[in-house]
Amino acid sequence: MDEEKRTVRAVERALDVLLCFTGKSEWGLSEIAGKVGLHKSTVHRLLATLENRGFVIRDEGTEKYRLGFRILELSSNQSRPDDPSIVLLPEMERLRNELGETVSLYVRDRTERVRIQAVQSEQPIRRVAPVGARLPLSVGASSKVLLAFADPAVRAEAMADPAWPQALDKAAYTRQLEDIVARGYATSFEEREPGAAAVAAPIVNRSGKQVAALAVSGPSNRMAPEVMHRQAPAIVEAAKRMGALLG
Amino acid sequence: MDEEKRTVRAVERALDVLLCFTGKSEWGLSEIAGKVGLHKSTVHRLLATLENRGFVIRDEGTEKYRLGFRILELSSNQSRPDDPSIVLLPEMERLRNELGETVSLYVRDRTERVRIQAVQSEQPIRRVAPVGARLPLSVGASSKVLLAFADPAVRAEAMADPAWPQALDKAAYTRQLEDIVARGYATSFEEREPGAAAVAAPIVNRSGKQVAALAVSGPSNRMAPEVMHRQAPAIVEAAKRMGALLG
DNA sequence: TCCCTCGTTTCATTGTATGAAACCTCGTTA
DNA sequence: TAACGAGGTTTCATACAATGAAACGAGGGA
Repeated sequence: MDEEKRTVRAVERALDVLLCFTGKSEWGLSEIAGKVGLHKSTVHRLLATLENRGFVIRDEGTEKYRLGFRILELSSNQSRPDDPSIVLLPEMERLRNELGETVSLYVRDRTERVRIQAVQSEQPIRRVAPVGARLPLSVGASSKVLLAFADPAVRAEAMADPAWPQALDKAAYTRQLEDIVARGYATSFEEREPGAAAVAAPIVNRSGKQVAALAVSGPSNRMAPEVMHRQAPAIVEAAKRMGALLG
Repeated sequence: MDEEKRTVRAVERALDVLLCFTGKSEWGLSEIAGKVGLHKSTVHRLLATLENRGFVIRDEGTEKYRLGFRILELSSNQSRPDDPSIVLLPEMERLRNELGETVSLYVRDRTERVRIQAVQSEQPIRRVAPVGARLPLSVGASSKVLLAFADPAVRAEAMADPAWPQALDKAAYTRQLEDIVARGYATSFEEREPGAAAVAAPIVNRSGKQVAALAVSGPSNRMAPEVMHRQAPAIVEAAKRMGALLG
């Protein structure tokens, strides 16, 4: 375990403090210290530094810490003209209108996946998909697509990750991925989320590299397996068109 | 100048590196080193740390650095149920529909202001207002509202800031702020942005504290001074209703 | 081929991040 | 009212972790 020594401890700790704010938006100092396992005084100094640069602010009133506007600033300037999450939006809306279900766009980030864009269904009962969500790369139709069409090295890295569910039979899983490559899309039925089902297809850019997964998801009672297979061609086609838009 | 010594240098530097990514999304290592004035090897270590935690990634192909998805994740989970930028959205849309111009929501962040929400006009010629933009707290209708209805201490801090434009006559500016308090709203005509004009009103929560500024802005040829004064009552009223929604 | 630029790695040195402890400042309880 | 406890803040000696000079490697123009 002589791993990466070329990293700055104080910065790592500060980023860990920042990461506390995913999921819970208001933290007290001692609370954070407990969570990240550091001394109060250390966390105090880190928070002062983060506050200094506008990455966190203190709620006047509760006196607790929350994220500052620097985060918003960074995330909004992140999008470039060729940002997939912008370029692909019209096609995603088209697909949502055609199928009436929520459409999501996922990219792989190391051994997880992140929903970088979503267009919500307008039905009264619908799948709600918040942008920015970080999900496991093992279960769910999108996960399987992201792995099936990835380099073998990526696949191996994901399956070797400590977060990989040991319960999954790797041989059977790999076979499933082969099927998905052959078929061109993946489905999942109450696999990650009870009551939800999804169909996903790969988005491959003009250079032939997979850059994202396109998923349509909804309540499982509207998306029985045969329904999903009927929807699949439209999704695969949409994904193809999207890929053609990307460098 | 014995200022704050209670902050962590390495973390400050890392955050400065992160802040490079506002405005320009792709950076090489040496480029960043030049910008922040640090040694290549130091920046290299900082970037490795940021990359480790997913705050930056390296574009495969260009090999340059850009923001990672952790930023998206943080910014999306930032919104709480009582987040003004969500709660006030319906009322902002109503106002946009009533006046047909772009509606923005600003909060003060130290000696600047940040656009935390916007609803775009649907006219062919329109003011485009990106969320997350950080603007000076001196010029523009929203700036004047944010200062006019703030504590005197806040006002003083902003005007003492090195970024404050020395060209502005402070006495005249202060008098203008008094007028704005008396009238209840502010206007600006090609003040910050050539060709743009705006009306802004304060959003004051139920405790009587100003929490944001509501602004309507558009091309200056559609928003002559007399037009703005005609629009003002609707904007002031909308801002009042919004304030009533906030703790 | 030779530069020149850019990124990576090493390493001695020092300065700086660290955490224990003491110190505040509230709000709560006896 | 006083005593308490649970936050948060500040101080300080010490060790060790961040630093930047320098050397190295890798492309890619010229």
